[in-house]
Amino acid sequence: MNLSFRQLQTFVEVMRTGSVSEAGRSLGRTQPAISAMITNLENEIGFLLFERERGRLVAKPEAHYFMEEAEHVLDRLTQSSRTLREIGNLEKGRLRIACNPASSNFFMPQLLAEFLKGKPKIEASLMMRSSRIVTDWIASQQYDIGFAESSEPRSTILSEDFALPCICALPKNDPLALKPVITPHDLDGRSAALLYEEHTTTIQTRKAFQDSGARLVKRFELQTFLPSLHLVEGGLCYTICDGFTVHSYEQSMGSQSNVVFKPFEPRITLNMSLMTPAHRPKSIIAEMFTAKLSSAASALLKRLD
Amino acid sequence: MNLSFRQLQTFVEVMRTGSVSEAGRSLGRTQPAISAMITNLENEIGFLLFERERGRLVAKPEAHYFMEEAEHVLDRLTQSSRTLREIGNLEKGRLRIACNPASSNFFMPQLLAEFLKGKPKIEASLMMRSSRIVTDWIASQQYDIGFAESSEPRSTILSEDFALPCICALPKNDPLALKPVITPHDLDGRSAALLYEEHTTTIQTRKAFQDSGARLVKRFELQTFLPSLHLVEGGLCYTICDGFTVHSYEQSMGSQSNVVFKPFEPRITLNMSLMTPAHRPKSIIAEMFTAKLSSAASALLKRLD
DNA sequence: TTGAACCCATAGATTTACTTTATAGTTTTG
DNA sequence: CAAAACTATAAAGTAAATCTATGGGTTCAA
Repeated sequence: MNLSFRQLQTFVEVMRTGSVSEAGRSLGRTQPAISAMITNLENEIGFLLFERERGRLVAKPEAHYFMEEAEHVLDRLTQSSRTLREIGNLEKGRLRIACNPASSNFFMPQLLAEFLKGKPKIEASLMMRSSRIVTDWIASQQYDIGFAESSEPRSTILSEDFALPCICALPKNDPLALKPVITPHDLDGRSAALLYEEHTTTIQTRKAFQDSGARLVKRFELQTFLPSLHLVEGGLCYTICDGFTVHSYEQSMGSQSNVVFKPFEPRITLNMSLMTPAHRPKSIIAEMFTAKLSSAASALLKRLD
Repeated sequence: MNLSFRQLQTFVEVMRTGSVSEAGRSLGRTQPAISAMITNLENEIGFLLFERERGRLVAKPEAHYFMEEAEHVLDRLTQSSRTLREIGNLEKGRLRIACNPASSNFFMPQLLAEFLKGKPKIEASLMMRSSRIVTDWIASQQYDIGFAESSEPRSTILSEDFALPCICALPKNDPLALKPVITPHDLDGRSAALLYEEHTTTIQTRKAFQDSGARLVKRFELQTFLPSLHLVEGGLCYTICDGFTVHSYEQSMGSQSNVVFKPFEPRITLNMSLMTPAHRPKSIIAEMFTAKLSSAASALLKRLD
């Protein structure tokens, strides 16, 4: 016995309408088509579902019994159809994103919020972790999308890289704020806020000062750049921070900020990677978000230049 | 979007086996057939379920999601198929039977037990009620099969009638037990056990005695004949009882009974009807049991003659 | 009671969906 | 590097479902 969707649908409609002709009209098929299909169904299952009384069909008790089951099956099927349609329309899905602290303040949540607007059925998670952990999570396929500082390339990770220039933050009333570009020489001997020594920005900054023979004075050491900007606000130091932190600060302070951002030469770059698991297909929703993230990162890159 | 079971089945098999070729082998179809059907499915739902990587199919996350749903649908469908097969094999169904007291002692329950042997999934109910109530229950379609004393024909009831002769029960050591046939004259003036006055057997018995000028002495009045046989056993009376009671008594006592049964002339008949609702199709199982009941009643009729 | 308007079933032609065979391009494997 | 996997596509064939046409039965109302 090999029931088909068509058979069930036809049977259910005949039961509902109570007649072959009416079912045909309702299903947009002709009466003989329905008649033949019911006859066929009966032959297949081996017993009659209807009695033919005075030219009409009368459902036997077995038909009522079968009706319940058929409706269940069809209900599940239409539900599946709807689910598929929702997936196709990007209305449904799951998105697991991990990002580093710098991008987690404003950049990623804003992007995600915008992406999820009008998609209430999408189940999204956004986790903030150190770049190393984010990278591990992508390699182990625990997350769909990772955005963090670049590390050594791995075969288990597909990544798109962005070299974001770091920007010098100064108090608004600082004389240097009038210069179009800041150099180590300009900052010679002034108090700086830096990240921990192992961080790429710290290493690059030290090298830049060393190369130009300027003195780097570390007055503050922090985990992330964002708090340092409040120190800059207070005129306590300058800092050379990443573009995400600039973005976050501008977003949170609006225009009444007491900090100005200036390009720094030589260039100190923060290499960010947009990572996805290499050996697993991406979901459609993940592909869409990856594209959006990629273009947002490019836009930020352009703006920082 | 119009999903078919074929598509679901094919998809599920591809997911399970992980390859188009293997799915084809497992389903007894060729590889191109599977390939085409998957492609078709993808076109229909509007997005890719698999990525084609290095000539292989790799399921996308959406495919895993869809897989669960598809399996659910298919499970329900196979369950429906099994249910239908069980119904067809008379292994499953519902049977609501109502019968009168006389047939409810042994006749009907034995018949039903025999019928249900090896059919554990059939849900059967057997109710004993007065013949009038049994008849009403059939007319109102509350029961599938009724077996009771005949009443006026009704358009709402289909019935098959059986005219069962009543049999005279006498103590084994009674001199009359040697006669092949008992008549009212034989029983003139002896103590009898009868049912209530309105019962057809009482009316017919009275008439028979009156017509032959014999005296009918009612010593016991009962609701049913079965207890009267114990009175006969004790030599307290005779009775002229229906065939079901004879059947019940013989079944319960075996051969060591102290009662003998003899034909009675003129014939006193109990009209029994096998009834089914007229305006509702019968279930297959009900049809089968009706047939069995009919032949059992005929057999009893033959045996009583 | 007769005709119109329903109903359902069947037959033959046609269309559609699916399958197979045949073939070619890849990738993996020994 | 050849053999043996794999998948995709095209063309041809097949099976299933459909339509049109038709006929027989029932119901209802004139």
